[in-house]
Amino acid sequence: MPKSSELKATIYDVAELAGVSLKTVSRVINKEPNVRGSTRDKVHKAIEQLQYQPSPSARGLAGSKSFLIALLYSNPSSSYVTRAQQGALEACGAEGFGLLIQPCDYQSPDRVGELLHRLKESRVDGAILTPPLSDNPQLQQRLADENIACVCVAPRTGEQGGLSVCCDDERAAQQITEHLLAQGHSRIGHILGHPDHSVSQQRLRGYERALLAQGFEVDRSLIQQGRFDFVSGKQCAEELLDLSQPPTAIFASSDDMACGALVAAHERGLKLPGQLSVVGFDDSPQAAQCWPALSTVRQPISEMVSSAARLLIGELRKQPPDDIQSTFQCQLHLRDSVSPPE
Amino acid sequence: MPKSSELKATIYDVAELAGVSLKTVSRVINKEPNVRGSTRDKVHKAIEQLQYQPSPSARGLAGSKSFLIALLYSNPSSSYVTRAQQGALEACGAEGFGLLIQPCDYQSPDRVGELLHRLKESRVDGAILTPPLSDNPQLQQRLADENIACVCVAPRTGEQGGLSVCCDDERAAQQITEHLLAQGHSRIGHILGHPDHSVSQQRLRGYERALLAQGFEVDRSLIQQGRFDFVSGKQCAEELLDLSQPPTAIFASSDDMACGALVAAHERGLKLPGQLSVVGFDDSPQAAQCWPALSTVRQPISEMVSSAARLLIGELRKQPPDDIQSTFQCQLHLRDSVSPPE
DNA sequence: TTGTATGCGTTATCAT
DNA sequence: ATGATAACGCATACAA
Repeated sequence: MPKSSELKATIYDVAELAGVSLKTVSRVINKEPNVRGSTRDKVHKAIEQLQYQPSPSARGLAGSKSFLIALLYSNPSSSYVTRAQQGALEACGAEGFGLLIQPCDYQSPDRVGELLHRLKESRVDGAILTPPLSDNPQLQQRLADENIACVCVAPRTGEQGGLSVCCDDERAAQQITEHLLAQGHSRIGHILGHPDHSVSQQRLRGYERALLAQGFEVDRSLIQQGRFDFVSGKQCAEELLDLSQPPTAIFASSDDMACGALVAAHERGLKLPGQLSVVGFDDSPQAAQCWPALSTVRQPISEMVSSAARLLIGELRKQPPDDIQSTFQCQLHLRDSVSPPE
Repeated sequence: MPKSSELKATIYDVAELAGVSLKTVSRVINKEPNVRGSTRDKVHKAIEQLQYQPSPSARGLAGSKSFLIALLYSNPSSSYVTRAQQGALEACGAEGFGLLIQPCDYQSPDRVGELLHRLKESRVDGAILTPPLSDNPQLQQRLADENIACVCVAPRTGEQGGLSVCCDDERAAQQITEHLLAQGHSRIGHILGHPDHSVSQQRLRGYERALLAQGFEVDRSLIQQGRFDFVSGKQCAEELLDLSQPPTAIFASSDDMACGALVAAHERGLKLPGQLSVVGFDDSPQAAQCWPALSTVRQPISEMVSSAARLLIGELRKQPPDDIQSTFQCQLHLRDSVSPPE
């Protein structure tokens, strides 16, 4: 029974057991070059034998790095958050970094100071910004001022300087609108996401492009301003259904809002999807659990954030990045909430 | 514009500016006794002026503590996870600790070794165990072996030695069953949670006690074994609805399963809640977003975990705990999924 | 390719 | 009540 009551092995112990100097051990730990294969093996053996694990505190102190990165988010969707965390953890685990999670309220500018205080306090080496925080240039500037590296997970705007990973929201929005069109819908309503989130505009553009490409006009009365949440989605859907010529299908910019539309339709006794088709965006858990199950779009959030974390860590290690920016593709998940209009 | 290009202030700088010794500053920072009030003030002033923040690395190295605690979970519900994180973060922020999140698979016993490796690697001082990990005595033993303090967030079993916070699931389950009874239901089905989670048994007991207290028998054919997730809930509901004498109401041990029951009923064209009343447990986001909106039970997860974290940190500071164990109350959230049977 | 000396910013030990 | 000094475990020049 290996009761770990013995004191932690240090780099000295390893050096002694391997019969080399402290510095050599340090070299193999940090994968520096200029170490003979045979000595490298000796050291590895000693590390194994002693179950040696370098002390983060000592490394941090000596190297003035913390090997910590922060994941910043301001997103009401818990499934989005956990998927992002999953990606970040995966990368951090593989790269030997620790992850600090940092929820924050993107709206209160006075709190950006508070946020920075926390980040400085924990001495993180870098930060991952997820939407809508990645839309905030001021925050990025402040981070730069504090010498905290950062990477953005953001919709593709095409004009970003720093590290970022993107997702082609516009294209996905266009595709799912085309799906509605292909089923024979021509009056398609759209419920916008929160006005402060740049993705909302991207998804609107996709919607518009799909219509235009098929020769349809964009009818502004079919477009309602939502805020990504269930309640706003329900309200907007009610507005649309109250129209003298209501749409036969609705594309909501989030699943939460799409659920709201579903409920609004149910409450009016509409047959779904026959009398109203609905599609969402996010592939949240409720998309699969509502009735009828929602057709929606899935972003590879975990992969995006994982990739972002690796980009960031590479930067921290001063490795030249392969690509300063990479783009991921969304995927349509077609379920039961769409049919041809009756 | 305070560009933080100047080097970080150290404890030396503070000592010099305050005109005291390094050790005295240390005392003030760590709230040790034996410091005159006036000198304490001087030091605080200097800290303020220099915007001094102690280095976690240096503190960790010198004191062989990391001021980090881990939040361990193995829970498929992202809303549960984020609520738990919220509570943990709140406490850690207030107490000056860092939080490392640690998802894990409770089923694979070989991975408990892997988990411990990660915890040792990050040198956490303690860990918070959430259900179902808090049901695993082996894990707790291993943590103790590694000298990692721990606190459990668990259902009330009444016979726990260590630190823990509990929630009275049984009582809440009884209450929501009583709610169904009060509406006139007598044939009430129950969908059990995952068999490995001790809460499942607690909630079953609450269900049984409510029936027994009103003079009803517990009909085993009305009890189905679920696994907390949507799919199992739907399957179990189908079994129940296939009965020659189907129940007029279903109490599912989770909202995910309750949603499954809702969908099963919708698919059969049942009128809800008229022909089938359904209640869940958790107050997950979908509870409010499905149709009809679910009546359910809300645990104060954030508060429980926050309290657990404070308990743990107190232990790490060797403060005598006020109570080694505290119990929280659940709350019923009544919505639209219950009516008298038609 | 390998080793030596020094310092990182704090806590802990022992004084005074 | 306060202070001097030695760890803590590692990285980083700089040598050899």
